[in-house]
This record gives sequence, C-alpha cells and structure tokens, in this order.
Amino acid sequence: MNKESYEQSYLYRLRHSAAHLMAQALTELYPGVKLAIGPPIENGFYYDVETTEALKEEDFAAIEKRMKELSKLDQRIERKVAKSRDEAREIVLKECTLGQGEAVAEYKLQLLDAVPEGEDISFYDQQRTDREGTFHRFIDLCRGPHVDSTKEIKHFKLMSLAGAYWRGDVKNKQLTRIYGTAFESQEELEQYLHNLEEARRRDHRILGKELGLFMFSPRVGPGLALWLPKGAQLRETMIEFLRDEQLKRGYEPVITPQIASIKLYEKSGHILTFREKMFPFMEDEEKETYILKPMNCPFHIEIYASQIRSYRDLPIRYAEFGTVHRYEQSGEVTGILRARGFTQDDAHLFVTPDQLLDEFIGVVDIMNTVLRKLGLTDFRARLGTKDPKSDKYVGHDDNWVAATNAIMEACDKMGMEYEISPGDAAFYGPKLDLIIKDALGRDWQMGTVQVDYNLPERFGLEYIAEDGKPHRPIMIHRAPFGSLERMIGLLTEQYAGAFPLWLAPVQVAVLPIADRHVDHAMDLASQLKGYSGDLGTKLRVSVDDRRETLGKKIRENQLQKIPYMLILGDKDIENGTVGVRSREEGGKDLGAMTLQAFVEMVEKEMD
RNA sequence: GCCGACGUAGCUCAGUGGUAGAGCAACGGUUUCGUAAACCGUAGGUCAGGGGUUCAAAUCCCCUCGUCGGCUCCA
Repeated sequence: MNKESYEQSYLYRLRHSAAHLMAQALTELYPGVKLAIGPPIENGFYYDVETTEALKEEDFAAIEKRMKELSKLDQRIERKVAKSRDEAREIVLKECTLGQGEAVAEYKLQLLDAVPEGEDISFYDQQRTDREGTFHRFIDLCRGPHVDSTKEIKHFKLMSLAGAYWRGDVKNKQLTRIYGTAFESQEELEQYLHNLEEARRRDHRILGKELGLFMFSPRVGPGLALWLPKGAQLRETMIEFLRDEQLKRGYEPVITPQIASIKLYEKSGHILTFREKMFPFMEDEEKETYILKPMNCPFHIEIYASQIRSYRDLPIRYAEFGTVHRYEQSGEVTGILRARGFTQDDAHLFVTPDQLLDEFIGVVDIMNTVLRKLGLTDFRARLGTKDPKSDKYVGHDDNWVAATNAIMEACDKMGMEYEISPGDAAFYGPKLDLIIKDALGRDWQMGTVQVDYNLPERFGLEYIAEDGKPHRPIMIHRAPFGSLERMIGLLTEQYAGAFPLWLAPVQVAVLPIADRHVDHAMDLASQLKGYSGDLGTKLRVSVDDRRETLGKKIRENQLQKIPYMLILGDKDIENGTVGVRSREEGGKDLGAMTLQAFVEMVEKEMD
C-alpha cells in the first residue's frame, strides 16, 4: 500500500482512533497529563504527552488493560465543528481537559492557534457511562477522520517509549512519546510482530557479526568500526569497482591527510557551521590547533588552488576514498549505518558554468550505474534545499538559487523525479540525495551530489578563461555510495548477507570430504585463485580442511552465505570433477562438473 | 545530548535475595565420512565497571561505561 492510499484507508483511521483511545486511558490513569499530538504513522500511531511522573514501559500493561475496557464500552466517536475560534477555545479549556482547565491545555491551545484561518476546527468526542455508573468521556481537538466507535479498536499493542521534543525542536520541552500499533485483526497484529522479529535477523549488526564483516570494541570507542578480513575484502571489492568506473570517466585519484590545521577549517567555514560535529581539537607544542577531518572538500580545494588553472584544464575531478570522523551524538550511533569514523567515496569536480549541467548529469549517471550494479532499486531522490529560517549556511542567496536551479534543471533533463526537502542542504550548497530504507524501515541518506558556489568563493578559487581573465569555478561534491560503511550496512540488510557473487567476500568454498582429499583441494583452490594452472580466473576461495563431517561443513558454509561450495571426494578425483552446490534455494546440488565448466558458469554469472 | 529498555562463558540464552547453569564454539581423544550439526571428555565467568543496602546481592538502590528503540542531528 502506498502512502496516499494508506492515508485514505480504514486502517489509518483505526490507528488514529487507537491513539485517541490510548489518550483517554492516559487521562483516566494519570490525572493532570498534558496531551500534545497523537497521529497515525507508517506502522501504527503515537501520542506525545507530558506527565507529572515519568512513564515506564512496565506501565504499558495497565494502560492497555484500560484501553481494552474503554474499547468495550462501545463509545460512539462523533465529529463536532466549532462555530468560531472562541468557541473552540472554550471547548479545549472546558471539555477537552475534563474540568482541569488551563493546567493541562497548554499544548492543545498552541495547536488550536496553529489551525489555519478558514479551516474547520473540529473535535472528536467519545463518551459512555459504564455498568458501575462511571461516566467516561474523551474529546480531542483533531482533524480526523476516525472510526465510528471505540469498539472497533480491538487488536493493538503499545510498543515503546521515547522522548520527543514538542514540535520537533530541541529548544522546546521534551515530551514522552508512546508508540503503539493497531490492526484490523489479531492475525495481522501477530504477523506484524513476527515480521519485526524477521527484520531483526537481517539487521546488519547481527549479520556483520555472524558473517565476520566488522566489529566494535568499547576499548576502541563507540562508532569506530574494526573491519574484519571478510568485511575488508567487501570494501576492497567495492572500491575497486568504483575506482575503475571513475577512471573511465576522467577522475584522478588524490590522497589527503587525516588532520589539518584549524586555519583550513576557518577558511572553509566548518568552524562556523560544523563545529559541534567535529572531534575535540588538538593543540601541538607551538600552540597550533589541528582538527581531525570531518570532510574531504577543503583538502581537494587546496590542491586545486595550488596552481593557476586554465579553462582548458577544466573540468578537474579529484577522487578520494577519504576517511572522515564526525562526533555523532552518543544516541545517534547505529552500527556502521551511522558511525563516527567512515570512508566516503568522495570526489570534487571543479567546473566552468558552461560545464555544470553536463558534469552534474555525468555524476547522476555514475550514481545510476552504481545502483544498478549493486542491485538497489528501491530508493527515492531528495533535493535538500536551504532552510530560509536557519543561519547554519554560508554564502549569498544568489549562489543558492543558481545552484538549486542547476540541480532541478539537470533532474528535469534526465527525467529524474525528486521531492524537495527544505533544510536538508549541506552548509555550502543544495544537494540531491538518494534515500534508501533499512531492514527496520528507517530512511538513510546514501549517495549525494551537491552543487557549490560558496566554497570556491570562500577560497577565492579561479581559472583563467578564454578572455584571459580570472573566473570562478563551480564545485560539485559527490559520493555515489555515500560512505562505504553505510552502503555495506545497507547492502548486508538488502541481501540478508547473501551478497551477489561479484561482491561476496568468499565466492567459493572447497570442501574436501576426508583428509586424503585436502592436498587436492588446496591445489584446486590455488587454480581458482589464479595462482596456478590456466583457468583464467581469479576467484576468492577458501578451503574447509577441518576434520569435520561433510554435513557440518556444508551447514556452516551455507550459513556463511558462500555462493558456491565445491565438494571433493574419491569419485571426483577419479573423474576429474567437483560436486557443485549453490547457496540458492536453501542449497541446491548442481551435480558433478569439471573445474573448467564451473569457472565458465561463475564467470558468466558475474558478467 | 535527551527519553525509555537492556548488559550473565567467545556466541545465543536460562537463572527474582541463600553454593553461577545449558547449547554451540574452543581444547584433548576416537571417527575419515558424498550434500544443513559424528561421539566421549576437558577447560572456560570480578554476572559490564564502581559504590551502597543486607547476615547474605547476578538478583534491590545509586553512579559511570557500553548496546538497543525513539527524539534531535546526519554519509
């Protein structure tokens, strides 16, 4: 179901009503609770509240119990429209607060003020007297729509608690957000919970450990990954792929240091706009301050600026797999999807205004090539623009407008659809980002292209044009993966660890059946690796020479998601064949074939 | 950083105030095996760290660190 049809659906209304039912239970159980907002969301609903005492997850059982009781009362949910803003205010203060007045109406009054002029101000009212004669009522300022009766809300579960800033602003008070979910049937609810469990098994942090890709150590520090041999191989493979692709397209590799004097960052504007994301500064004995690099761009700019550049030299495309460190807040670190140290597949293009459009299109093309190769199809593009209200940007508005227009023009020309997201620009310019969901449905920004008029200006970059006069180049910042860490984390989840053959850290496992087959297995592996023989291939091969049963070796290599196993016993040695097993379909026996035939098969698969 | 949850052997987990456990992995031995876990044995723990309550703490309380779900922020 897509977003639009979901928002029109009964399920969406049901969840919205479930949020109200939860709020009703909360007002009864916690007198004095201040209600803020409670919308339906992608997989359920939440309500933000302010309570006098901190809520705990152990309170959920009591809240759910009361919700069930209130549901059974069969309260009719009725829509009421206030005749005027004043009347609406009266309802909020007198009825919504159930006599507690202004003390609990704080957020609702603010929401009322935010209802645009001319729009209906509606309330949803649910009430009933129970068998003991107690009157229950809940009326809430709300656009709706809702279901007809609380009786319809039967299959729900409270999921988690979180702090959430009022109106999403850190400067505001932090409220308590209660997340829940609701479905039309018990089966669907259980299916959803089951799917959550399944998604957890695809989590890159779990697979990363099981498959030996990467690890973290508290002695190294949060968000600082240690890459294990298989994970490092994966990185090398991805780097090799992209490096070739870039060389083909006229990129030139450069290499720059991990730290630089603070002067570089004063010039770039990082100190003004990026400081809180940088690791603590270092000071040497001469009192020079150094900074661990959070971005590669100023370094590439220094290389550009080191010589007089002619328009004949442009475009210049400097590429670097540049490792950067950013001091992410402690609660924000998420495995390798959000780390404190990560490597960008970075490049900076210095172009003339005439070249901008073509170069931008060239970058989008390389991104498409990358996505296709990696098999990522489920992504969306987002144009991050400047938030006019924020002061976290550098440069003149004219530059911003020109850069934003350039991106839109290029996208239109390529027929690329995108959504505009104000406030998601980089501090120096607007950007086009690719957004992909992880196993748990969270959005992550992956590849990015950014058009930048501002850093060239700050650094006074020039090239000599045909007219013999200095002109200012435009920069394109771009990273098709985004970062190796995030991309590998995401790919791990997309493929549930079963990487495509070209990417798999170990492509082939050779399994000798008994000790007497080990020498032969070693020889075979050496040929497949291209170290001996004339198979004309270079595969990544392991030999499982442990003294274990064949069944066990197969099981463990299958769990390691190794694409092919070659089983080697007396029959094979006699016939000059190997028994080939594919990891597909839970392990498929492809029968005996010659090594040559096997190599032809895998080479074809990798084309 | 903030709100909530969690932290027991290398891994997955059991153990709710009274002598720290299991499976897998490791190690030693036996087995040499044809498509998803051979058999027997051995060893392994400051119960994340620190402080407190108690005759007694893995278990209750406080602090710190780390991890997880969110918020904010981001490749």
